[in-house]
This record gives sequence, structure tokens and C-alpha cells, in this order.
Amino acid sequence: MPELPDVEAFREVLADCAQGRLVRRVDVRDSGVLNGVDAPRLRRELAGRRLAAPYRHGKWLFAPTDGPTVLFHFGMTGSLLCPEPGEPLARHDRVVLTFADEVELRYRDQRKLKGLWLADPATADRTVAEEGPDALTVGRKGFEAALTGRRARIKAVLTDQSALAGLGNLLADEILWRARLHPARATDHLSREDRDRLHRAMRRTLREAVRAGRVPPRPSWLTGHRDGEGETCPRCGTELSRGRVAGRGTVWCPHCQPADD
DNA sequence: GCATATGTTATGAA
DNA sequence: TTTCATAACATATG
Repeated sequence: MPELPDVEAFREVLADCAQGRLVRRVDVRDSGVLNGVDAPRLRRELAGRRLAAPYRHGKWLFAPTDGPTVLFHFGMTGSLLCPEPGEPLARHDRVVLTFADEVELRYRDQRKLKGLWLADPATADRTVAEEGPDALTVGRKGFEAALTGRRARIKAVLTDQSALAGLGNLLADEILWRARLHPARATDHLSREDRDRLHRAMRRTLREAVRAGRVPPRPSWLTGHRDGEGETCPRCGTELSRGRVAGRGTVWCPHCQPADD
């Protein structure tokens, strides 16, 4: 599930649920989601700490405390929730933080492809530095720099976190559809106007998706037509094409997004 | 059993 | 050097 808009929603969960509170208990129910830290050390290092303001870069979520910083990456199936008191534990609730007033924060994850890290603030900064600029806030110049020198197919570049941070498979398809660019177009063959359209489409798509807390599968969006046979383009009615681009399942409109380069 | 799935990463080939 | 496909990770669903 998680791409930038989802992670942004998890940041809000963290801010509402945990910011300013003291950690009372750390319950690691499946240490398979811990990276570079074991359950006893996580417990030791977090117990008694106070959560500061969380921040996000790309698909990474950072939860600084008055000690170490907790890093979250949600992989394909992770989520963060602040359940009502008494909400029974779900099968995939892997880590539960309980705060001083019994408020709970749960990291839930079916597939355990990623998970939690514990880092000092400098290491957290290094994680950010390894990525491209955040897709939600990058301006036209930063976007230009992210594409410059890249010859890969545009979808591969958009989803390459070291070029631009935050876009995943659904968002890349949605943005390219809005910008009327075929996902397999060579990045270095795009015109300035193509890149302008692409940046504008990215901004609009991200703003709306962040507002929705996800990439919304609305009928007016491409994402609303990914599943099922014979789906048609919500803009022109042409039957959508499906294939594999940059190793991922890809949907595009053969009429709105011509392949020629 | 097979294919698919919104994540990243290592590997070997082109 | 860059890019690509592929497999792998762990699990669920159709």
C-alpha cells in the first residue's frame, strides 16, 4: 500500500497519537520487523523517552525522541495506527508502543518486507541524504536536476528513490497518465514541455493524494481502473493497455500516452 | 500449483 | 558506466 501519501498519513497518525508522550512499554510481538536492533535493546532505548515531532522523506518516516530516532519503512503492506483503547490485537500487529496514558501506537505489517530501525539522529540524516528530493516538495528546478543525466525509461526514474523520493508504482502510472507520457519513454528524450507537464501532473496528483491519505481509486483517476479486464481510459474511453515496465505491472492509455519517442 | 500484489535490493547480463 | 530483468525477501489472495 504505502507510497508517499500513505506515509504522510502515517506521519499524521504519529503526530496525533505519539508526539509529546512518554513511552511506557515496547511490545515486540514479531522481531522479524526489526532491523539492526533486537527487541531488548529497542525496549531499553525507547522506554521513558519522549516522542518529538515526526517527519517524512519519501517513503521513510522518522520518529525522533529525546534520545534515538525510530525509522519506519512500510514496504508494501506496513501501516501505523492509533487504535481505540481496548481494540484487540490483530494478527499482523508486530510492534506496539504504549504511552504513559495507555495510548497505543501499532506497527502493523503483513509481509514484513521492511519495518523499524533505531538510529541516532545523524544516521537518520544520512538515510535522507541517500535519496533524491522529496517528490511532494520538490520545485521545478529540483525536478529538472532529478531527471538530468538519466537515460532510463521515465517510469523507472520516477520510481527510483535515489532520483526522486516518494513515488511508487501506482503514483508513477497515475502521474504519467495525467501528463500524457508513455511510461517507457526515454527520460533524456523528453522535451522541456514534457518535463513541465510531468512536474505539474506530479504536484497535482500528490496534493490530492495526500489530502486523501492514499492514491485514491476514484473513477476519474487511472488508479480507479487498474483492476479488471477491459477497463477504459476515464479521459478518452480507449481500452487501457497493461504490461511490465521497470519490472512492475503498468497500466497506461495507448491513445493518450503514445509510445513514440 | 500458478500468478499477482502499492516495497527495496543484490546480481549478472546487455 | 548505466540500465535492465530477475530473483529474493514473507505472506495473502484469486
